[in-house]
Amino acid sequence: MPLGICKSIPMSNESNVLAQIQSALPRLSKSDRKIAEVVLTDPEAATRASIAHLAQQAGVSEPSVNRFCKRLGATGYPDFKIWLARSLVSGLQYMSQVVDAEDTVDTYPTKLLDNTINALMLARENLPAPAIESAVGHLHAARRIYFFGVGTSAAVARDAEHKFFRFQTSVATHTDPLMLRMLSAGGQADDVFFFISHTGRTQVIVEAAELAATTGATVIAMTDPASPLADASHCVIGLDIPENTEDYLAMTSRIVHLVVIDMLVTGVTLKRGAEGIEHLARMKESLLPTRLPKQKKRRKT
Amino acid sequence: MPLGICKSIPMSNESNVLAQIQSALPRLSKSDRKIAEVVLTDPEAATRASIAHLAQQAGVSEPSVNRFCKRLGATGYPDFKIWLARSLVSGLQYMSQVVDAEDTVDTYPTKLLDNTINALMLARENLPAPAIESAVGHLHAARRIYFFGVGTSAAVARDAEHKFFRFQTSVATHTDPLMLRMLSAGGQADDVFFFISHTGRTQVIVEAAELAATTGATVIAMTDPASPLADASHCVIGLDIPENTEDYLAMTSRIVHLVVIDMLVTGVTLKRGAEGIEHLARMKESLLPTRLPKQKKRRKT
DNA sequence: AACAGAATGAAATTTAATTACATAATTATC
DNA sequence: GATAATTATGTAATTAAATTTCATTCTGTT
Repeated sequence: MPLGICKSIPMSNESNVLAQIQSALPRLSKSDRKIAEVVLTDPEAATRASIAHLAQQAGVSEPSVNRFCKRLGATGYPDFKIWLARSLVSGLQYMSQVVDAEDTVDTYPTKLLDNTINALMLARENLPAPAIESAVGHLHAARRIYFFGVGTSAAVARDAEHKFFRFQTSVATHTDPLMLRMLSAGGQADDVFFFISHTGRTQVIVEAAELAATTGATVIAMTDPASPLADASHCVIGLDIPENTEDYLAMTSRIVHLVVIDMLVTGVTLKRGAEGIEHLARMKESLLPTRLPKQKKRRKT
Repeated sequence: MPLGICKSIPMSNESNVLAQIQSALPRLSKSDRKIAEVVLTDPEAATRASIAHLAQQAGVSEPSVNRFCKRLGATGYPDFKIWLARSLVSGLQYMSQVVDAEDTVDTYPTKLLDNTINALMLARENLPAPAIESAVGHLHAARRIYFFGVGTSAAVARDAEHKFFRFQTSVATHTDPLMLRMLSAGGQADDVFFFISHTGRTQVIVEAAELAATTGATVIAMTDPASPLADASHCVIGLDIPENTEDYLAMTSRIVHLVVIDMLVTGVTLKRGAEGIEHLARMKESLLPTRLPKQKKRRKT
């Protein structure tokens, strides 16, 4: 058997070099293995080292390191370092992090931000584009829109109301259970009832949705797709939001919900075309007198 | 004032270079900005380019690129590329993207998400930890808390109210300008007035803050640090939020604000210690009867 | 033991990045 | 509004780094 097994290390030219090296390790030649071990032991350091330094660390010559890189599919040593760096993701923690009693002001803000960013990245991967499109269609055609959410979702509903209010459509939000029932029961064909609930199992909301669905109005829900609320709705914007610990009340789901609201507003605006955009510009202008003039001052923190 | 504003771009030697560049963008010199734009537009490509290529792309000289890298804290161009590679997360667009009439349901949702994620990453880099700590201290010690915000920020205030309501502290939100004035004028030593405004130039809010500040109550503001509202406040949570186009009403700032609210809630909870956590658990339990039981159903989208 | 075949390293070469210096642009001060 | 000081930028020279070439050593096979 010829020795030449090491001629090339198969390499999906995407991502994780470290995993590739790891799996190729047993098949490597003596000096290649020495290099691999140095890299695996401290990849972070390897990204900063020069080829000379790494060669010395591994006890091999510089060309060996170069060849090693090429066998992995890189064009050369600097390119290899980039690959390495990319599989070493900085800062951002991808695991959902739980805040605990040991956390300080230097740690928990970052944890919360990371969790939120992760939730958004997840949403980015699993965007329910068809549902959004359909919801946009309904909202655009609606004569009247109700945004219903209670608890944390009340703020989301309020935000949606504020955004959609700027269109000519009549729009309302309520949190009072009785109002919800009454309004839902009185739904008409041109009405859209938009329910917001992370769990989709809040009784008041589910009941209202079921009521509204019997009236001929359109029922949209932004919620867990596997929930009673989803079952009661005509159009479900289902979002995969990682179980949010809720231990300390932080709710990443409402953030994702708000961004979805932005999407819906944007969608409707685009559907309304030029005149819609003009109308928004007028709205925006009308707010100018409520603001004090801009003036540069020194920063105060 | 000497010109030397660009001498160095402050850089937490951790993580996200792209966010750093983004936040430094307005403060950069002409050629630095050209380089920054090329890098932000296609960071992926930048990691593969040679200094000569990047310089040509940006229409500047090679030493300019080198200096740019050093100002960011890297030891040179190759080192900068490593940093860049490390802050590259799958697919994300780092340039703030504007939604236009050509966008479809396949493009604008991602744009909005990317803008939001970027805003959060930026906030992550420039966290005003001291301000957060101080705000947490005040909120913890407060006998009564008012969250004031109008327009988009009303939803944020509402959310904050909902979160802080779960503590024993008395908490209220209002949007009525007259209520704002009256309550602000009646501030007492143990009261905290918490104002939320992206611009910090909304008249009603600024006036209320100025009123509140004369009463001996503590005035906290979450706003642009270079604004009248910031000037009127005792404690400013200043956030670097990229100019939000606002063309289509999407407001990334409110998302960042909400996450900061999460931080404050978390901070106060931690400060309250074991008994605080217990109290929250009881609160959470009290909500259980309002929910329908969990049951697995098939997804509906 | 001798001969392939590959693996490795030394030296030369090439390429890329950096420094030093000169010039242009900018802003503050008079 | 002009001028001096400071900073920003580009050209050319230099240095550092990575790569290629080629000779040598090792490994396994006949």
